[in-house]
Amino acid sequence: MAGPSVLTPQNEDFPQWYQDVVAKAEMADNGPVRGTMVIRPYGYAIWERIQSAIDERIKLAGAQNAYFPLFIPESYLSKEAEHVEGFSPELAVVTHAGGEKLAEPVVVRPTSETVIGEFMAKWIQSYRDLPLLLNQWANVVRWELRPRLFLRSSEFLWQEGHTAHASARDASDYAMKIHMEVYNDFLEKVLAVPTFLGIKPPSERFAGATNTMTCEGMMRDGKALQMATSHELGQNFARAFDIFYQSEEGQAQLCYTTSWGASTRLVGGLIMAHGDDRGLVVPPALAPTQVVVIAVREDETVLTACQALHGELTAARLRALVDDGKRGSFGRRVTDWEVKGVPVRIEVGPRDLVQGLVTVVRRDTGEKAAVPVAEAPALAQSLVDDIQGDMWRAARDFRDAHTITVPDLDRAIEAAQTGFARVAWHEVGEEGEARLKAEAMTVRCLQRSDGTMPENERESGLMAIIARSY
RNA sequence: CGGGGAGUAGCGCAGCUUGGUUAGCGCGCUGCGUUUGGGACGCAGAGGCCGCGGGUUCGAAUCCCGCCUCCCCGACCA
Repeated sequence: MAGPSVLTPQNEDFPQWYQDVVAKAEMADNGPVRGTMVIRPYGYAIWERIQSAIDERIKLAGAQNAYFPLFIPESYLSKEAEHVEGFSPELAVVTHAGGEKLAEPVVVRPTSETVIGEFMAKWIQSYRDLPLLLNQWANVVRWELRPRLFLRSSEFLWQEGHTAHASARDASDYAMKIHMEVYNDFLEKVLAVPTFLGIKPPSERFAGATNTMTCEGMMRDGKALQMATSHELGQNFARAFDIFYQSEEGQAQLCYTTSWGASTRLVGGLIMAHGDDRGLVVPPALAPTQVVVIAVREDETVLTACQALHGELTAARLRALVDDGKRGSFGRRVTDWEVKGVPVRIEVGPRDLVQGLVTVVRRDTGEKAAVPVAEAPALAQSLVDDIQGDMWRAARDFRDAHTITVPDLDRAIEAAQTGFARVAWHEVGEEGEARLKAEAMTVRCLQRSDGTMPENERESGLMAIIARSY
C-alpha cells in the first residue's frame, strides 16, 4: 500500500528527517541572512492557529495585549546585571541610523522586560493599579551561532507576557496560573504534547529571574524541547526600573514582576513530537485543514461528489478542502497531503462511487475504511475527535516508555542517551551538572516525586529530569 | 572563536588529479500528447559570470595566489 518513503527515515538521520519535513511540507525556508527564517503559508497557517489558541487563553487569564518598540536603548539592558550578562552575547546592536553614528547604540529587542519595565514604572502609582497584566505578540532577535528552522533562529516570533503584582505570592500565583491554564492546557488540548512540568535549576534559569517554570516535551528521538516558560522575576526588574506602588497604608513598595513566553519553536516541537517517516502529523484541533477530499481523477461524477462532501463537512464546521485532481497523479497528491499531516482524507474514486462508497483514511494510524458516501461526513467528524485524543495518548505512552527513574547519576547518564532519566536532585548537585554538561546533557527541570511543581529548588525530595535537548 | 567539509542550472550532484570541441546527469520547471485507485510516461524545450578578484597560458570550471560565503561538530540559547 505505501510507496517508498519520500523523506529520510527518522531512525537513519533524525536531523535530516526534520529538515526534509520542513522543506517538503512547505513550512519554511532559510532567509538570506544566516539564521533568519522565511515562514511559508502552510507553516504560518499552523503558527496562526497556535497564536489564536494561546491568545484566547491569555485573555481568559486576564492579560491584555499591547505593543512595545522593537528598538531598545542599550542602557536599559545594563540596568539589570544578570539580565545584561545573559543576553549581551546574542544582541544585535544598531550603531548607525539616518546616515550617522548614533549617540547611544540601540539594541534590537531580544525580549522586552526592560522597556516594559520602564513603562510599568510610569503607569503604576497605586496598589489599585495592580496587578498590571500585559502581553505582546512580537518578533525578537537573538543572534544565534547554530540556527535551525523553527527551533533556533536569529529572529523568531513569540508572545511575551509581562505582569506586575503587589506581593511575591501574587506574582508567583499568576506565573503558575499562566503556566497551567495557558501553556499546559494549550499543549495538552491543542498541540497534543504531554510535558513534564517543573522548575529550572538555578544554572538554567532565565537571566534575571528568581524562578523559571518550564514545560519540557519529548521529541521522537528522545531529546527534550522546552515548549514554554514562565518566570518569576522577584523585585529584580522592579528595582532596576523603579516600579513602585503606594500601598493602602500609603507606603512606597516595590512591585514583583513576572514574564512568560512561547514562540515559533512550538512549530518545531509539533513536527518532532508527532511526525513519522511519512511526514508531519498535525493534531485536528490545530490543523489548518482537518479533512481533505481527494478526487482520484478529474471526472465530473467524482468532482460533483467531492463538492457535495465538502459542503457537508463545512456545514459541520470542519475545516475541509477539495483536491480536484488538476495537480497531478493520485499517488503524488496523496503523498503530499500525508507529508503535510492533514488528519483525515476522503478519497473519492469512480470505482468506489459506483457502489456508493468512498475511502476514509486517518493520517495518524493509516487506517482505511470504505464507507457509504452519506456516512463519510459523520465518520470524518468522529475521526477528527478521536485522533486528537489518540495522538495525545500515543505521545504520552512514547514519553513514558522512554522515561526511566534511576538511583544515581551514572545510570541517569546511561538512560539519557535514548530518553529522559529521572533521578533524585541531591544525586546531581553542581558537580553532577558539570558531568552532565560534558555528556551534552542538562537538568531539564526539577519536580516533586508526584510530578507536581515545587516552590523552589531547595525543597527536599525533588527529582531531576535529565536529558539531551534542543 | 577552535576542529572538519563544501562552493558548477531552482534543488541534489558529476567533471578538476592529467588545462583543449557546444560544461553534463537526476529531480524540478515550460509546451504538446497519452495517463490518473499510493510519488505516471513519451517527445520537444527553457534555464549557467562553474563563489569573487588577480595570475600563469595560444587556451582555465580544471593549475597558482588572495578574498568571500555556506554547511557539520564544540562553546551560548526560546
